[in-house]
Amino acid sequence: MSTIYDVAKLAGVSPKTVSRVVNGDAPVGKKTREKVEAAIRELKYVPSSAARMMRSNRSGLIGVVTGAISRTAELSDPKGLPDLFILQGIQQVVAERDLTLMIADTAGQIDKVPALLRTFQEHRVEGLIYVADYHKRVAFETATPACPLVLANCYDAHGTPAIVPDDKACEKRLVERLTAHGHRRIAYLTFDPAMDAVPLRIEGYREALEAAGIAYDPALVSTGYPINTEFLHQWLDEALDRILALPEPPTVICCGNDEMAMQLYGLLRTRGIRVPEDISIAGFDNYRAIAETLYPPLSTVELPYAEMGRQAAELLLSLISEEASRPHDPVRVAGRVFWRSSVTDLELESQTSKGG
Amino acid sequence: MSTIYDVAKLAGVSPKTVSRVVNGDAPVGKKTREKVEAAIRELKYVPSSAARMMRSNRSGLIGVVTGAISRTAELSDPKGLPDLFILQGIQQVVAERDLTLMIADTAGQIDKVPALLRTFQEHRVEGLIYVADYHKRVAFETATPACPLVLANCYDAHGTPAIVPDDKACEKRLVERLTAHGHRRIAYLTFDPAMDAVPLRIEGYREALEAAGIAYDPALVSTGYPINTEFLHQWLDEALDRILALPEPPTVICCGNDEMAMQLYGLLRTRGIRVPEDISIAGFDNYRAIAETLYPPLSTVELPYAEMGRQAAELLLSLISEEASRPHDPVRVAGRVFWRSSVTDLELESQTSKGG
DNA sequence: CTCCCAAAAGACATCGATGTCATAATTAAA
DNA sequence: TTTAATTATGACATCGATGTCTTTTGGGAG
Repeated sequence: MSTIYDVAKLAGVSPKTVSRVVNGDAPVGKKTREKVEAAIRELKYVPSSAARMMRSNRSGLIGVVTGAISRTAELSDPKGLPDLFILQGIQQVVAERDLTLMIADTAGQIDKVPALLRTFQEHRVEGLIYVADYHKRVAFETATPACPLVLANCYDAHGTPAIVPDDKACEKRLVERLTAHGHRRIAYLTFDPAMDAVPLRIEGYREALEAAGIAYDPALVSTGYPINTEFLHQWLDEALDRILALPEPPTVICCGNDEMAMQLYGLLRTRGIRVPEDISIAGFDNYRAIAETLYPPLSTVELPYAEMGRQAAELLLSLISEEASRPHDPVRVAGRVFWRSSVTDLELESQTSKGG
Repeated sequence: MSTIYDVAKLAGVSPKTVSRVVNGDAPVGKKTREKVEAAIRELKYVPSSAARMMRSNRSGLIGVVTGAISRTAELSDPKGLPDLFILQGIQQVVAERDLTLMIADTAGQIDKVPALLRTFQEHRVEGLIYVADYHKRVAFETATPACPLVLANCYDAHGTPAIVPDDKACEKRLVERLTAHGHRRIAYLTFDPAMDAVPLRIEGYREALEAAGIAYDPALVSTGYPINTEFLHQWLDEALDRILALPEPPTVICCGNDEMAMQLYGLLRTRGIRVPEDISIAGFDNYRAIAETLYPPLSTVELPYAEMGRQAAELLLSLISEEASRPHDPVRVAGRVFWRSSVTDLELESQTSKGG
């Protein structure tokens, strides 16, 4: 690999002049510049970032710690890949700013994190992002790292700057759309409330009901859908029995995610209940492989993971340049509703029946 | 960030001694070592890889160019993510050897590659891997890079070391299993032969037939399945008509991939044809979200992407250390057959009918 | 108590790029 | 043509770690 000295010698100038040509930070005579540029081409000179960094103390590196890459291997079901989308958003911003991403994969083992962080420190990354695979709380043993840190899709107890999905607002937006279309008996079947997202979404569900002047009916809400087990089908079956047997059964069922909605479609079909004529269904996640493929296509709401990645990167960069101060609370990012034909418009229906 | 000089001063020794403690490359007296280690902890000293690299000329970095991360965003169908699996294999090997991965995403634009390669060169990566999203031929304008390069899931015309999936062997293994189970009329519906993988797999199909003493019948083979378009269903429908109308119809249909097999299941169901009682089905890819979920579960064969990633990384490392010489031909990696119940055992069946 | 030898520690130069300051070349003004 | 004001270039030191060589220290033998 040739150095700035080799170029200088070949061009018959001083190394400093070559540096000036490369960085364009000071005027260089036209003839000199051309000689230098020719020498650079000739020797295929590429400056060493290591040497540059020694003086400038700027590495141009952003470190990301994630399990996204190794985790894909375990995937046997058509789920979304939140962390990958987040990674993609980060990648976009970082590329725009001419920074370089160093990605360290935890290979699923949290205990590998300290070693990865050390490697990042050795390379003097200017900032760090930790990306979690689902919305959760995390706690790192490690003392405060030497550079700004942003958490994405998670948060901690120490107020580390964090970007999290706005589960509450998303579910609220979705349910608002349901009430706007005349639904007033809205069931909600979802996961174990131990997952951070679940109580938040229920809160959003309640707020939307309240905004529409609808009383919250606990009989319409079931939590505890067992993810990834054989009992999933049975649980759903029983929950369905329960809510359909209510004196005032729901006109629409909201599901914890799109996959659950897909299961529900199958269950309803075997019971001869039509979607959306007999009952409407809404999902969560806008996992397009499901939402667009189901018949009828599923109304759902998305968590804007790529956007979260972008915001995490933007926040990190502003922390690095000290443009912004640390936000005390996690930044919540909401996504939009995707309205498809799995939900009936009851307003329209009642008008039609009045008219007809 | 504290330096080796800060540590030396605090410990009251020379920087060189600190270096010896850190690297353990020369004996240091016990008391001195303890003083130094205390100072390192006190100052949270982490050596600078940039400075280290200046002298040693070893960066400990491996660069990967891929579109895997940005491409996930476009995914709307439940397909596999070959490049991500490859990335994961690479990651494994690289982590084992205490090297650091730098991942550059092309964001889908090939023209970004030169800039990414330059960044890698600036960081003096010791080796490069280019990961393609499907088996294809590639051509880079760029002159030979300054460090060893390995292609994964692709190859070029210049004999650059490459790791590719062994499409031929995979299909051959699958069809061998079919013939072993008594199938002799084996249809094959697949994609456009312009895709590199298609003719290779057909070749494997033919070799397996030949090995079983079965004549190749072109009427049983249809290529040109239109991927990702609205005509996909129609194409499959017509192809099915054609092969089922043959004087001697097939007992099993091999599909270009598992997704296509899934479509075929649906089509057969609407025609009242049972799988595997009336006809057997085999897939390709072992995309578990499909193969394990379909009823009956799908017999298929996998392309060992993670293994390819590992082999690519191993090959690269041996090229770097000059242990191995460049292979002149792409290294082909075959995967195993996953035998599930979508294929009937005709041998068993004929025995049973004889017995009964 | 000396002397010698091995072990331990240090001095110094070096890797490549660049900031600082000094000097040479060029142009404009007198 | 000379001088002042630019503009263009170069000399040198520096960033942090470490390879090479030198010096110091300590311990055992004589």
